[in-house]
Amino acid sequence: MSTPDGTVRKYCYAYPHPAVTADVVLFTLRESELQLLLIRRGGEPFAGSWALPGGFLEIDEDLERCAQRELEEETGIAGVYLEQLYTFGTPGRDPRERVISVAYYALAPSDGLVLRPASDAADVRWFPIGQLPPLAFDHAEIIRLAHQRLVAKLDYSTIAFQFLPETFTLSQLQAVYETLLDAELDKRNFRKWARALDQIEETGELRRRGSHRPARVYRLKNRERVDYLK
Amino acid sequence: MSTPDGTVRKYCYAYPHPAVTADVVLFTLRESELQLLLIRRGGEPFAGSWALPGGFLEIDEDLERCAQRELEEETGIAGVYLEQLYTFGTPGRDPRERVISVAYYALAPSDGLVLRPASDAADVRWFPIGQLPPLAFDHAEIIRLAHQRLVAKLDYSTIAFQFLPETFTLSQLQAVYETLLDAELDKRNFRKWARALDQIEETGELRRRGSHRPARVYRLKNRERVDYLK
DNA sequence: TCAAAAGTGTTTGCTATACACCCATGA
DNA sequence: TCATGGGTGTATAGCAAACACTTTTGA
Repeated sequence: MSTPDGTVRKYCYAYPHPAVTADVVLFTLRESELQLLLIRRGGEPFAGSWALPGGFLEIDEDLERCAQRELEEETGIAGVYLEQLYTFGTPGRDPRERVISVAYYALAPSDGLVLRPASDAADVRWFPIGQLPPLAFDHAEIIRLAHQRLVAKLDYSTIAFQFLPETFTLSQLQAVYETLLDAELDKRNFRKWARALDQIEETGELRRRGSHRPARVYRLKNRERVDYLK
Repeated sequence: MSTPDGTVRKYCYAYPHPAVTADVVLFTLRESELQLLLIRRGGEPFAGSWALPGGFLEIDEDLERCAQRELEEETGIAGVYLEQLYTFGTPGRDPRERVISVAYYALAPSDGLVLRPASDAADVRWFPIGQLPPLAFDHAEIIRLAHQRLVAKLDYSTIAFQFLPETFTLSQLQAVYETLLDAELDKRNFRKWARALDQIEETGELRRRGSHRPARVYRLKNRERVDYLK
């Protein structure tokens, strides 16, 4: 059984099956802005458009594993915090065939990320969330929902810590919240709040950066976890 | 192209495709308990086991529409509040083939629900959440997550109102929260809080039930919506 | 007249906010 | 010595929790 383009269609079912993909909205903070990673599509459909990293689920692969793999294959980034967002399946969202897309969102500290564009992605770039290019498929909607979820989770979880490296200062932490909330926060109140969370501990070190008093260095008590706040 | 059981496999793809289903956790409050709807499976696998209502996505059907359709076909219940929960896709969760299940949860007022078991569901029944039978597939896990989500949303949304009929008294509303939170609430504080939400309005009617002072009747300002609270 | 649920305010404690100055360093 | 960001406490307002009695009805 084959098709006009010569592809062999050897996986057959009694009922039609949709394709399943995993797509990833990877956020980071760069240049005091919330940014996210897009790839420029090499092939049709939407060739030349920007899109979320993602791709088809392999038949024996876990969904989250697929999201991680596609992210790594297309951008070279691995080991970031990843959470399922929502599943998009409106008929017609992909012109080729029925595609169910399980969307994930991911958070990463900006430093130490090295982009390595893969062969099937013509280009990989960070975009500020306020200056996104036109996007393929329904990816603009996926990004909207991911951003909304991220902001909502700031209130009641430790998700924001995922933007920070292993050790950080309270000023860095405050800058993360200020960027994400797009608001200025009072330094004393912020520090009181941050310490009351019982989520961070001092490393004992001091960090010297520039000609001013050195900053105390903190670390998250349990990295690898996102906790709920009271 | 056919199989040992004689099924014709006429839908063919160049790469293997998983099947996609929608499953529904339908909650209601009955007899002062949180209960959910299960069907007894007629066919293999897990024949005779209890399971969530749900079934395979049709190729041109929206995901949420599929959840509604399967719920109605298997239980006769339609028009309830429905929200996507999570997508489950661990390989091996269905012994027949790879199945990606998009889980939904639904909430309904108990009164006015009439169960109409369909032909392919041997039986349909409500179960208290604390007394569930052994379940097919990974449905126990789906239910755990749905319950967790429901309780979490009580805090910051008007989701609990979906358990109430169109008009209700404040005592009924309080009973809903007390059941879901499994805690007693102070009557005066609860009423102060409920009115401050700015989500309900008096109908002007009084409801007489039994030999005591009649209760004022309220209605949700915008039914069909679940709002976020401040 | 009694039982049963509906209805109603005030006090208290806690959490969130507003606000300004000194400290330690490198250049 | 000066510019820079790091670091600290107190007073006030707003929200949440505790708490007990009166009202209206049907039987």
